[in-house]
Amino acid sequence: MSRPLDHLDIKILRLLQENATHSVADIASKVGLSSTPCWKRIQRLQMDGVITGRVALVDQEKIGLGLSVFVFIEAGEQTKEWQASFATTLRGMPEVVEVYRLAGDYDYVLRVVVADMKSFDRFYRRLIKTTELKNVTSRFAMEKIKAITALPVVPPPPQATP
Amino acid sequence: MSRPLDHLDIKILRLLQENATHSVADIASKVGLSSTPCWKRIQRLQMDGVITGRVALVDQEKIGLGLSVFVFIEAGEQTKEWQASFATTLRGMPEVVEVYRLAGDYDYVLRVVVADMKSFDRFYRRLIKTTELKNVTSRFAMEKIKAITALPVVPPPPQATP
DNA sequence: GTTGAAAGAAACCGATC
DNA sequence: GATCGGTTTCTTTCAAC
Repeated sequence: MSRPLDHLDIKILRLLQENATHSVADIASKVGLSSTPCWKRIQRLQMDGVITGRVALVDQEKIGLGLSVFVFIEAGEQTKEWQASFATTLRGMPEVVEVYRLAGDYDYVLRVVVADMKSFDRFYRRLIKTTELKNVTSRFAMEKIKAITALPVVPPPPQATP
Repeated sequence: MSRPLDHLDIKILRLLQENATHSVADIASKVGLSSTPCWKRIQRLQMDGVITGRVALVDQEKIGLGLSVFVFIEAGEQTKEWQASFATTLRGMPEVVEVYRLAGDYDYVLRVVVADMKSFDRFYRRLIKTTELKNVTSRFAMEKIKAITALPVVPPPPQATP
């Protein structure tokens, strides 16, 4: 990270995380800057990898993917190789949209997005066939209460100056 | 939904979900269409609410949010009112980026994004102070293996025509 | 940081085949 | 659906302050 974010960067990130269709001039006026420096800041945020991309979001229901399932998994083995191979497998499965390795009694959580129970069953069979797993528990989402892509950008805590 | 998605819509959605910075002309040539009809399809997908927005994605680590925590919750009460009030509370908390109501032994999963353990503790105290909860279990993410916003757009299964 | 300007690219939208 | 054309808006860059 080349430079810590200042207040203006934070404002820019908040706006772009909510809506990336605004023009640079729009954003500039909202953060209280003129277009040129605002454009340069956005460029820099992209070059620095703070902004990783711009994407369109799609309504899950509207494309027929009515079911979200959280799958909790205990690893088959506790080795680096097993972990790497499992990660590769999951990255190749498009219905798996989130995977975190956890501390605690489960090793992994997945969020899986499918059309219905039948599709999930097909996914599930494919998953357990591909990899040796010790335990798999699936919990079905009844309702999506909240799902945002905007992260809470906050100023970094003041550094102690020794 | 006014019209089912055809193969071209699906291709467009796949491209825009990966990268929304492509020009219409780009997308058009990739899906094998000319600009105008491609532009009209994108407009329609937006009007129909299939595309819900375009956002910038931000690197969680780069803005100092090093910790993701999954919080599992058993509801304090099983009433509509409790559910609604709990949902409102969570929607007002920016560090809570995902909330699903689940079937099974836990009623809710949250994904919470914070800078560190200290910040999480502050969040946790705020959460349990605000709402009466029967049980709260926090599981910490050690590693983000995968997190994509692109949903697996698939053609709808052929309808039975009776 | 600011303003202003200017080239090129895109979005937008109608008309026509 | 394709192609054309034209208006408008935005991006991007470069000056000068």
